[in-house]
Amino acid sequence: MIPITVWVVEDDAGFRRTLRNLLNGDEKIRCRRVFPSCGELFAALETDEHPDLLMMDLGLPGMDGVEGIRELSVRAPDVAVLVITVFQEKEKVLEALNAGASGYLLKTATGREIILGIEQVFHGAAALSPEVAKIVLTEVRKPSAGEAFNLSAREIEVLEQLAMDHTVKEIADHLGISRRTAAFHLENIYRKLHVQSQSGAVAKALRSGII
Amino acid sequence: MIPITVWVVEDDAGFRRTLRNLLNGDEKIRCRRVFPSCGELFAALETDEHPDLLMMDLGLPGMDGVEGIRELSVRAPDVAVLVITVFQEKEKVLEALNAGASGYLLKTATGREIILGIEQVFHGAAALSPEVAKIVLTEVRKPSAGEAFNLSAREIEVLEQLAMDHTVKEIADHLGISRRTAAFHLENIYRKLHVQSQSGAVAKALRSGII
DNA sequence: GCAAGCTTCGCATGATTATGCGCGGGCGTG
DNA sequence: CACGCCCGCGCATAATCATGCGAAGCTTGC
Repeated sequence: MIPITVWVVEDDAGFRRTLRNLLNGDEKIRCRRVFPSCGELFAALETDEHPDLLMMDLGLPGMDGVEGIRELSVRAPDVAVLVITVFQEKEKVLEALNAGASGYLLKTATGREIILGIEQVFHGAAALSPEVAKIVLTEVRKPSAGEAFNLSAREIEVLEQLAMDHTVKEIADHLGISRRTAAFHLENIYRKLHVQSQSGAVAKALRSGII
Repeated sequence: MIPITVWVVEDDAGFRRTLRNLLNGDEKIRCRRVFPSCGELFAALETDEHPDLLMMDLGLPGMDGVEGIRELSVRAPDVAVLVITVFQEKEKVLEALNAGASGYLLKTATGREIILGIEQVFHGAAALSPEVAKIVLTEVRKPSAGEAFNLSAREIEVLEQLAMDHTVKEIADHLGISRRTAAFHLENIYRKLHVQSQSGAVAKALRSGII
C-alpha cells in the first residue's frame, strides 16, 4: 500500500519533531519534509514532488499560516491542508477554512486524533476538533428562520424579488398586483423587520435566513 | 463521578439494543431509556427527569427526527441532541443542525467514536462525522469572498452602511463625505456587481460574502 | 513620468420611493 | 358575527435616488 505523504509547516522546533515522529510512527503515513515557515515550503514545492497533504500551523513567522493556505490553494491546489494550531478563535477558524483548509485540529488533539484526521482529509472528508466543529456549527446555523418576524407568504415573495434586484414596479408586475399594493407589502415588511429602507429589509432578511 | 445520562430514539430494534449496550458498556455513560419513536419520548419527558443528552435517529415512523428535534428544542431546551443516522445528504444534515442538534454522527461510526461524540457534546463541543464535517465546511465557506468583484475599501464601507439600513444621505454623513460622493460610490458598486438597485447590491454583497 | 483608478465634490433633472388617507373583500379566531 | 390580519387598489405629496456633465488631488504601477 502506498502511504500518505505528508509535509509539515511548524515554527516550534519541539512540536515539529514530535509531529514528525508521530506521523512516521504510523505505517500508513510518511512524513519526509518539515519546514519552519512558508518560505521554505514554497521553495520545496517548486522542485519536489507535491505531498498528498500539508499540516500547517497558523502562528508563523513571516507569512502567516492563513495567507500561506491562500497562496497554496493557488500554487498547489492538489495539496490538501490540515491546520494544527492552538488558536480556537472563531475568526481564525473561519479564515483558515475559507482560505481552503480541509480540516482544523487543535494542538490539544491526541496523537490518535491527528492520525485519524489525516486519513479523513486524505479520503476527502473533513477533520475538525470538537471545539472547532462547535464554532463552525454555530456559523451555519441560521438565526431563527423567518417565522420569528411573522412575515406573510406574500411579504416574503416581495422580499425575494427585492433581493433579485427588481424595483417595486417590477415586483408588482411579476406578482400580478399594482405597485401600490407591492409598496403596501413593503411597508408592512419595514414594520415587522424594524427597518426603514429596502436595503435594510433585504439585509435583515438575508441575515435572518428568511430568504 | 456522575455519569452522563443518555436517552435514545431509534426505530430499528436491533440497532436500538446495540446502541444501548454500547453506551452502558462505558462507565461514564448511563442509558436507561430507549424509545422507538418521538411520541414515547415526549410522553417520558413529561413525567421523568430529563436526560443530559438524546441520541436521535432521523428516519422515524410518525414524527420525523428533524421535527422531533425542533419540538424538543421548544419543550426541553436543556437536553442536547446528538443525531445518529445513515443519511448523509446535505439537506438532512443542515436541517437537523438548524433544528438544534449539537452533533451529527453517521451509523458507520465506530463504538468508540460514538462514545467520544457523546462526551464532546456533553462538554459543550460539537461532534461531527468527518463526512458531515465536510458538508458543513462547504456550507460555511463563502463563495468567493469579495475580491472577485474588485470593490474598493470605500465601496465596501458604503455597502456595509447600506446593509445597516442607512440612506445615502446618512451614509455620506457617517463617512464624512458629500451625498453626491456616496452616490457616486454606489454607482460604481452597481457597475461592479452588475446590479441596478440598492437592494440588489446588498443582496449580492451578502450572498457573496463581501459583507 | 504619465496613464489609470480611487476618492472627492457641485449642479440639475427625471424617475422612484415612502407614506398618509380612503376603500373593499376574504379568512380564521373567539 | 364582530375583530384582526392579509390582500388588493387609487390618489397625492414630499423625500430620496439614479445619473449625466464637469472637475481635481492622490496613489499605484508600467
